[in-house]
Amino acid sequence: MPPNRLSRQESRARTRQRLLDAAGELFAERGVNGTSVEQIAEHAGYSRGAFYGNFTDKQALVAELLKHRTLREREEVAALQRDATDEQDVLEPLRAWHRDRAEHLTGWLTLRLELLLYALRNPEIRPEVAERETIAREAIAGGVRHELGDDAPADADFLALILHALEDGLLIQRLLHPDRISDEVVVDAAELLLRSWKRPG
Amino acid sequence: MPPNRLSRQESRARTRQRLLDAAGELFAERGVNGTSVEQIAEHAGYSRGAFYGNFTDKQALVAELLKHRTLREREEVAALQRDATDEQDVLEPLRAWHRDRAEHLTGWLTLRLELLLYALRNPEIRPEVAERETIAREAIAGGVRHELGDDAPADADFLALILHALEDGLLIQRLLHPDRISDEVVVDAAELLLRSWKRPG
DNA sequence: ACCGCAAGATACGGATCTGTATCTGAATTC
DNA sequence: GAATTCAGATACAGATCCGTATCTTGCGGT
Repeated sequence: MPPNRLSRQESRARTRQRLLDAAGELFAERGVNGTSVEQIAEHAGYSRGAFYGNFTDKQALVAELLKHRTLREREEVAALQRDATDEQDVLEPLRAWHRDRAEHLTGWLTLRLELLLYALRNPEIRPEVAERETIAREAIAGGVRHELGDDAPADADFLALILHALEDGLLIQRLLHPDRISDEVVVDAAELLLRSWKRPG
Repeated sequence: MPPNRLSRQESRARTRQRLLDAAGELFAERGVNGTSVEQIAEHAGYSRGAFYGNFTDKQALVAELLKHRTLREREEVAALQRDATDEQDVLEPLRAWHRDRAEHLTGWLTLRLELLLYALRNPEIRPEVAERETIAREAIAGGVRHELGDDAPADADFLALILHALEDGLLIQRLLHPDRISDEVVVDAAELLLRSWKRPG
């Protein structure tokens, strides 16, 4: 079997992935409901037949897309956790992560909100997203415990919830006021909060 | 002119308002793009003709809806500001506000996010939403200055940004984990932050 | 009381979307 | 290398949606 020629399985997997990627981009731009199956297929370089050969439905594709993103986020969280324990500054990996994300922030956050709304409206998908959030929150809680020890002003889980929730909120505000709010708001805010929690209040 | 009978202007204004209300509910449930003009008209108790007699477009209705919500939010912010200066506990009005909102929180936040996404994608509308956020943030900044005085760990505007952003983020998390997160998270978190900022860190 | 006019309903043409059913070419099997 | 099978393209029918154009009904002026 020649390695430059694609096998049938490989070809199928490749178009599946291309369809998923194309869908993600279009969802960020025009929303899930604002994107037709035809547009997804065309933007991926295929026809609608290819789509229905790989997914039963647009709903099915969204579920698959959500699952993929959950996996990737899980990996990213693990990587951040790993890096954070190595460095002396816990926030430096987070800062790097936001630097990388800054360029495509609009598309990224838009897609995130779009999928969030989709999950809130579809009970069978909501647990998937909720679990993803839990993972991130628990990782943050670990970091908080590591940083603050016992002299924290409240339960570490609660503090982690605050830090985690802050990210979404701040990024939303950043998209609304791109000029007034810096790329590093999230990390700056986290740093401030951790600092003000360190000394017993 | 009999007062129980509606004048022509009144009738028109009433259907306009009913269309706006119906649209708001449906947008929260199925999203802006997921709602057809026909569904809006029907849910308001009219036909599509009534819709196109009052709005040129669905886009026009969304803009109008956004404007209405901006006005109402401006009033609510003003009321909160007024109440907060009267009471001894600054956070009590906010707590009351969240208690009232708790019942319809899902619909309210869903519609908020939906309109936010819509605004992010339509440059001509985005400033409207951005301004609304600015108003709320400035009000919070005033409260922060009043509470903390000069011994704040950072610029009052920055602290206000954090508090403001936190609200969205926490409400999102609350919708994802309705059982784990209390109705009063937002106020509890705000209270914690203010307390930890009060003593110089 | 009557007439003009506006609010809202109904009717229609055109476009778009969805899902399936059928077709074609390339990959796999024998 | 011929037969089979499968990935993907094309064709088609049904549904939905949009926007306009044309009624119908009841208010407002005289």
